[in-house]
Amino acid sequence: MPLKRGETKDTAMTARTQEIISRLKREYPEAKTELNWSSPLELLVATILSAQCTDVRVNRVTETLFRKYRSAEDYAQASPGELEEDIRPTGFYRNKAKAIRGMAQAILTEHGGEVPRSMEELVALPGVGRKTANVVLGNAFGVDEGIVVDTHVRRVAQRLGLTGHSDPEKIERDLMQSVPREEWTVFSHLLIFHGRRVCKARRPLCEDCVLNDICPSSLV
DNA sequence: CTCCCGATAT
DNA sequence: ATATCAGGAG
Repeated sequence: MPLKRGETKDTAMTARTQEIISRLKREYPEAKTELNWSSPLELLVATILSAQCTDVRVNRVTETLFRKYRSAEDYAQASPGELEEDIRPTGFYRNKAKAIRGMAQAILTEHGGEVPRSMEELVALPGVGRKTANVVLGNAFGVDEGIVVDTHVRRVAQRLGLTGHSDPEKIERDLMQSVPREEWTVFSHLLIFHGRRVCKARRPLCEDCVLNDICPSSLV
């Protein structure tokens, strides 16, 4: 996409990103989180469980988990071994169980049992980084505080040339500069949907990609 | 940087 | 057999 007269490189970048967003919205009008949840606490737990694990398997585990654990107090008081068994199929189950218990205890002692609504408070919770905090802020609280950079967003953003970095925080800063703030949350969902269905890690389906004519990595 | 870790797709 | 999956902590 050539620069127009008087157009800065920065606004050109935004225009290209807008074209990407426009096409992906047409392709995935239903794009949203595929984790099942019905409260901020449930989304927080599901997102912690989703590390290196498919959403389908997380949902399989939480279907029963959320019936058994209904409050931060339930997780905080859970026996460590029992909670580990309850989440085992999601992998990393010892780390995740410890994170969930520690997170729940911190929510009880420091936030009155309610999931906090700020980035600073969320990332201070055990097992919660920027990615998980952005998921909760964007989806449970409707706040566009940042952009979720997971394995799909990283891969798709790199292939599209939207960032030259591999560090998630640097990628997030690049994306926040070119994506309008009110689109931050939906942008993450669009890249994640596209990453799962077309721009896959192993064998990307470039011939079926609606962005292949504006993608520097296209194989078509 | 390494470690954590089970389940599924290729 | 091996890569990959809504990462985070040490």
